[in-house]
Amino acid sequence: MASHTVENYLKALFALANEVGEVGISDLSDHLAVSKPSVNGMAKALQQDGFLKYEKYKPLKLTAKGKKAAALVVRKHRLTEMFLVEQMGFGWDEVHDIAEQVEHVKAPAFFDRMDELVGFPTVDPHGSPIPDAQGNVLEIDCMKLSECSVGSKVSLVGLSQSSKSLLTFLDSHGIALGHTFHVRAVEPFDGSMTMLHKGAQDQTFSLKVCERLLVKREA
Amino acid sequence: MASHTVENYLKALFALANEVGEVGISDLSDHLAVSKPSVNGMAKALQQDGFLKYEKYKPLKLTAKGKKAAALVVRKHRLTEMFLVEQMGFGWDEVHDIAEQVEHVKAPAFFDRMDELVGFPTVDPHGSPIPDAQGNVLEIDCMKLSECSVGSKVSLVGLSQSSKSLLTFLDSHGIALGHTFHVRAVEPFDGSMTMLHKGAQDQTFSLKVCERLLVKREA
DNA sequence: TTTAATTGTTAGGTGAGTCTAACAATGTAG
DNA sequence: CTACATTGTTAGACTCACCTAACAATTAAA
Ligand SMILES: [Mn+2]
Ligand SMILES: [Mn+2]
Ligand SMILES: [Mn+2]
Ligand SMILES: [Mn+2]
Repeated sequence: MASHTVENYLKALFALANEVGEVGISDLSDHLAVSKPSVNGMAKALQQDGFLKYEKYKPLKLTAKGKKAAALVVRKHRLTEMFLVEQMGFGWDEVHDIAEQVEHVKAPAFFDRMDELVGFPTVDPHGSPIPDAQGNVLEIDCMKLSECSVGSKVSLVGLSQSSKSLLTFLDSHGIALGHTFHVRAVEPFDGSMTMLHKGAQDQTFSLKVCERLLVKREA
Repeated sequence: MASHTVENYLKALFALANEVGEVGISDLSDHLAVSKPSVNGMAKALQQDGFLKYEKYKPLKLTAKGKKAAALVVRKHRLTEMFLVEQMGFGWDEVHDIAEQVEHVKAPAFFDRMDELVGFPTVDPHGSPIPDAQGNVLEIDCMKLSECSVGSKVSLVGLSQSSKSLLTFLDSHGIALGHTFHVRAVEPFDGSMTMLHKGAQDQTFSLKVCERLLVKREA
């Protein structure tokens, strides 16, 4: 079994690949807050174990084995988050740090039971997809709210890089997954957008915020 | 915060002290399946951190700080076991190994929530007391069933050294915590005992079993 | 296209936690 | 009281994961 540390590297590799395509030593170094030589060394070790394809000065690429292993850690992480919210009453802004630790527990039955108790969910509390038990990830079709034009009617399905500060910001504005937005105006100067939220009241958000809200066109 | 490893040493020290009084390097070595030199080294390290009083060739003794730290790990372990049984539907014979890992999660809120959800229990699924948040352990008053004489009417309140095999043995004989036993006969030859179980049917158990059943005299 | 910034690599070391082999102290039995 | 068995200690080494300092390669800017 992969160590705690290796699992975290795999998860980071997996997440970065889905965010920025090419993953370099420095990206991982930043993401994990670990020095570049450490990452370099680990890259060689992961290659040795067949999780990674590594060539000097070239971007890091997970192998099929690496992708599957990573997806299974992500699965444990997201199932845990779901369980913490649905069964234990935590807020969506409180669960990530706990899941970051619980994801390393080696006890398949534990996660299977969570899965069952929360009704075999396909997305976590932040709208991110939960890989299945074979490590397959279902891509959810969505776009950034910032890419929507005036007049679009959309609903919030997920977040890109959900951070605690984003989550509490959304909480304080009464925004949650599933809510609908009707784009009323886009400010050409700074890209801030004004939307009719839940068919009730107008709210204006900066481009920074709108870039991180993933939405789906309403039927 | 104490590492995963240190927490396991503390817990072992604590458990052994309550079982055999004097704890030597070899006891720990056996209990943790780690070589004696390793234990010796760790003993020095724990002393350095004030968890242990260590003098060459003398028995190991937890300090007040060590006892408290150990009790808090035991607390996390037993709350987890309780949660796994009560909220997640696991059997009492399935929870120890999972709890052995979950107990190392650093997230007080996680365990506080478990505590709340299972109604602030004072004993775990095997009848062992759950230390409070300050690390105080409540001694439960009980005796070994093997020490009871013919005619005693008792109820099962706990187990000494509950192992998976003991738990499944008890399961297969329909025995659970709280059940009552009426001692009918004690075989002088091998110490096996015949009891009326739950006022229903007679069962005979070996001394080995009866030594591990902790009971309380019925009112 | 030469220069500068970024990115990646090597070399050399540290600390935690483990091991084995060898030896010393302690306790028990004859 | 000596002999043997048990228990504890030291020395030396290993792996994993990390670090800093120095240097090399690549990429971007001037
Ligand atoms: Mn998360
Ligand atoms: Mn993690
Ligand atoms: Mn247990
Ligand atoms: Mn443990």
